[in-house]
This record gives sequence, C-alpha cells and structure tokens, in this order.
Amino acid sequence: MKSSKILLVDDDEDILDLLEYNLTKEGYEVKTALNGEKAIEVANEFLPELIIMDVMMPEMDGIEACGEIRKNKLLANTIIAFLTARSEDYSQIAGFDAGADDYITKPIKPKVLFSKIKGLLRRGTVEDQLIEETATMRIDREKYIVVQRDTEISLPKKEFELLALLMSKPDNVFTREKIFASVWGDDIVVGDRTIDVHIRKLREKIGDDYIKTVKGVGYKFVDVED
Amino acid sequence: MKSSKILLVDDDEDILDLLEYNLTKEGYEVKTALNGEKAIEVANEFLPELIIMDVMMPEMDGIEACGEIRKNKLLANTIIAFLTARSEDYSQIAGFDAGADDYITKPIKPKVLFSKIKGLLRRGTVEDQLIEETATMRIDREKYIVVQRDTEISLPKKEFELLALLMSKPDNVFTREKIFASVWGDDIVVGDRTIDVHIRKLREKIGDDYIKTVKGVGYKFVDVED
DNA sequence: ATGGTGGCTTAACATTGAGTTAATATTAAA
DNA sequence: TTTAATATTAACTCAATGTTAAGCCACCAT
Repeated sequence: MKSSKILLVDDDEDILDLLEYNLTKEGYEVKTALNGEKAIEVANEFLPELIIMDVMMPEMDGIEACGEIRKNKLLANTIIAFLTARSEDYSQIAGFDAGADDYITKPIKPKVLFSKIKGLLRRGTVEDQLIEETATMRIDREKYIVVQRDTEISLPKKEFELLALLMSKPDNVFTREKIFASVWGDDIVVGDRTIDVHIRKLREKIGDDYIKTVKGVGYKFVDVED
Repeated sequence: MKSSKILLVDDDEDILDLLEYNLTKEGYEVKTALNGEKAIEVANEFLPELIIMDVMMPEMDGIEACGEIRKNKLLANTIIAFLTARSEDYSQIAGFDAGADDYITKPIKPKVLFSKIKGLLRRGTVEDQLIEETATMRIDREKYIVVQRDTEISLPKKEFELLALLMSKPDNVFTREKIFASVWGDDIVVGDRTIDVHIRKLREKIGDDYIKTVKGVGYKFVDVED
C-alpha cells in the first residue's frame, strides 16, 4: 500500500517540525507550508490526500486557503482538517462552509492527532464531499433536494443517492457493481432489476434525457443544455 | 440587504481614517473610537456586527475592553477581532481568552483585511440564522415561547429546543443522530420513538405542515406561507 | 409529607410508503 | 435475426415512522 501524502500548514515552524518528524516516522509522506498561499502552491503539485491547516495564519488564513484549494478539481477528494484554538469556535461554522472536513483542536496531543489522521484517511474516497452540480441541475444534500432549473424536486433516499452518485462524475459511466457498492453497500444483496426501477423513477421525475444507458456497461449522467 | 456595522478602535487616528474611508467605500457602516472606554460606549449604542480593535492602547487596552463588551448581552453575537503587531506572540494574547474571535496582524494590507472582514461577517450571517425566525413563525428564547402569526404558543423544553433546532436552518434536513446530539446530548440514550413523539406533539401544536419527514434521513422545518 | 401537575419516556400497536420483486415487453448489439 | 440486456408496470414486503396511552419522576403548592 502506497503511503499517504499529508500537507501540514502552520505559521509556527516549531509545530511544523514536530508534526513532520513524527508523521514521517509513522510512514506518511509529508510536506509543509508556512502560509496559505504557499499551501495552495504545494497542494496543487503535491496532491496530498490530507491537509492539516491552521485556521489562523498571517497573509492568508486557513479558511481562505481552503476555499482556493477546493477550486482545484484534482483536490476534490482531499480531506482538509483545520487546527483551531478553541473547540467551540465560530470559525467551525465558517470552515465547514469553506469545505473543511474536520477539526483538530489545539493544543495538539500527538496520540489523538495520529488516531484522528488514521480515521480521516480511512474514510478514503469521501465522495459525499463532492459538489454535485451541472449547468441545469444541482444536488443539495443539506436540504435533501434536487434543484433543476429553479424547480425543487424531492427524492426518496435511494433515488437521491443514486442520482448524486451519477452526478458526481457527469458523463462517466458507472457500472452496476459500482452503483451497488456505493448506494447499497457491499454486503446488501438485491435483485438485478432493482437499479433499473430506480433509474426509471428518476427519469420519471427529472426527465428521460439526463440518464443514459450504456448497454452491457452501466449508466451515466449527461447534462441537458437544450 | 442592510449594510453591516463595523466599529474600529485604535489609538492611531491615521489608521482609523484610512480604514474608515476604505470600509465606508466598500459599503459598510463604520464608527470609530480612539480608546477602550470610548469603544465600550460606542459599542453599546451602535451595536456593531464586527469590532476591530487594537490590542495595545493607552487608558484601557483591547483585552480589557473586550471583556467589558462581552458583558453586554446585546453584543453577544458581535465578532471581535484584535489587531496585533506581527512580532507579538499572539498565543500569549489568546491565552487571556478575553473573548476575541480573530486576529488581524499589522501592518494591515487592505486587500487581506477586506477579505478577512467578509469572512468574519459571513460567520455572522451564519450566526444570524440562529435567530430562528421565518415568515410565519418566530422563536423567542427570552420568553421561551413560539409566536405563530401573532399567536403565542408556549412549549416545554424539549419540544422548544427541537423546534428551535429545526428552525435554525429552515428546509435543511436534520438526521435523528444530529437531533439527539443537539437536543439530548451525545451521552444521553433514549429510545427510538422518543423523537417521533416530540415531533408529534409539535405538529399537534403548530400544525402538521411545518415539519416534514424525510424517510430514512430525518426531519426538516418548512415554512407554511399558505 | 402529601397530592397534584405536567414534562418526558416507553411500549404496544397502526400505518405508511420506500424499496423490492416478479412478470412481461422492448431494445440494441452481434 | 437472435438474444441477452434493459425497460416497464404493478403488486408486494417490510422497515421506518406515526399514534396513543400509560407510567415514571421531578417539581410545586398545600
């Protein structure tokens, strides 16, 4: 298994050194940055799986940097964790807006940090973090609705998750196996026609043209621009 | 949208003028104060959303003033940001934990400051949503009642907190987990049907249409405009 | 203490509708 | 043309939620 790449961002070099030393010893591939701007640079090249970033930094703060990093599609699956001084800080709210995945509170306890890092990396492909959005359709996970040209459509759970999956990579074909694994879970076993029926119901609600069948392969979402 | 109110506090009039000029140009409503005492006075009247205050000032320093300001309940949601010289070790200042929300380092770069202010006020906006109020319903935490089209409804604690939570983000789905964590607390364990019963009682009192069930996901508050 | 009151939880049972299946029709690739 | 893959429809199943009432406990006034 290839070692995970972690980017550390903090304006305090002592903290950087400490964490880098320990994480490298644990077998991670580590890079560091002293500020937000530098972090964006390094992130775009290094493509880390995890970024641990101080919220409060001179020049460009963590929240701002986080927003910038999220703009890079290649970093869509990268997990961003903020370091915050107080656990109940309001910046948490702003941070989640910016696209942060987790918070680590200062002062840092190495043992806690390591177990947290393992947990975050285990999550692996955090496809829930993707912004499922195309020109004419948008998935709103918070409200659990689909917005299609200003029309709000509410969908049952399975249909919602299915559509969200397909929309996570427009034009990409998803095989039945992948759909099962992602929407139903590896262990659940259901009949062959179950997916078809859900596709049917989706097409009924959002229109036939959005979901295309690739016979013998799977399904894909294509945006309808008229 | 009404413009945000900002209070600037610094003993250097040049800085005050510079910032006031630029922030006013950006569309903010700005007032200034030359010292801590003055700041408290102005803050209590002006009720700004954001206070940017120098840490080091004659008479009463920023930390002391911050503590005083925090005593005013009307300013509970006001964000306080300290201006600090870069060389200063702000961990020391943060140690005081006077209630500051953020730090801005000198020398001030307008561009950075403006983006930071926007960021800070965005938190405020999020916080504003905590004033649970929709077109037809309003939560009054002081009186512990709900006002629905001029009708006052008094609710028991759990029902009140539950409704307040749902109303904190109208249209957003809250999972049972989140509801438990927020209204009951992480450690308290109660039966599965407890939430349902409280939902039932709420629906009985405010009407069925306000709380919508998203099966397999959670509950959401939707405003009824008729 | 005593008894009443109301909030909260639980348990038992009812209901709903999301999800699945099965049976049949249609499609598109070879 | 052939045929496996997918579409379609409706019936069915069951887990999730709704509903009701009873019971417990804290609190309050007597």
